[in-house]
Amino acid sequence: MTQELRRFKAEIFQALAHPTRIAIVEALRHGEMSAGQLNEQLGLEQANASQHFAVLRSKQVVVSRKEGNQVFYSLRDPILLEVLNVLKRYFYSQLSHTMSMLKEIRMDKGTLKK
Amino acid sequence: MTQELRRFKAEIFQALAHPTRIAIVEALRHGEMSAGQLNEQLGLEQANASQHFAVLRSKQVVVSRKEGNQVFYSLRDPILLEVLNVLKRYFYSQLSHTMSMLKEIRMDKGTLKK
DNA sequence: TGCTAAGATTCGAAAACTCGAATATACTAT
DNA sequence: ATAGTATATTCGAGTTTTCGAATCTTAGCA
Repeated sequence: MTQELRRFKAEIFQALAHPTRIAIVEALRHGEMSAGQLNEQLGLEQANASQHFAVLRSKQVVVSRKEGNQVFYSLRDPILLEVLNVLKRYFYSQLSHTMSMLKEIRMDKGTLKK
Repeated sequence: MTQELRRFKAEIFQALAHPTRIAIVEALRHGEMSAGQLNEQLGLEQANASQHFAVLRSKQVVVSRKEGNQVFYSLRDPILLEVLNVLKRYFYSQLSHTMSMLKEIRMDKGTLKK
């Protein structure tokens, strides 16, 4: 089961392992949107976007609902937004880490120049 | 920048998008371990494991430290464990969702058979 | 019945990933 | 120096992803 759980997690990560798909998930943060709206807002090619939707659907990250001519997507479980938020924190902590490293390097250079 | 952030997130997800690498990260939950310990505990081939270590290193998920003959790995930032924990919750919520769906289906079949 | 708009699917090529086998590197001990 | 142990890297084959182009499919409308 723990093996199974890891496979499951890996699949979710896989589903999110593309900037475009992350953009889609983030765009759905506040509720459902139609495929067309997403394409326009994110500046995506129709076919390409549809392929990314398919990936997200197949991994159950989003669900779709048909209304007349169009298809509306929404997050299946908003808990995934938490994942993205944690990563944002991670990003900034990495960033500040990197920046303080850069600062140190600059300071070293400074002392050397003296 | 938001574009950059998405690329960054995608890279992290990519790094975690493999059951073996998830296993490695989880094994490092309680602190550093040598490559050999990891290989043994997780039952990995030496070369394959080393390749996965390289991926995790390149995406800055783990850091390594050399001590004599061996190399010790540890998580660069334990915040990533939170990501995995959130996903575990997600997994179980999906699971119970699926199971209640199955139950419904069984109930339908039951009524039909009657 | 045709026409159009919204999406999905299929196809082929290029790129990226994954694995085991072989080889290389770095230490340690003899 | 030589041998052995721990780990990394390279290589080649097989698989998967990604993309744009072209082609469906479906719903709404004249």
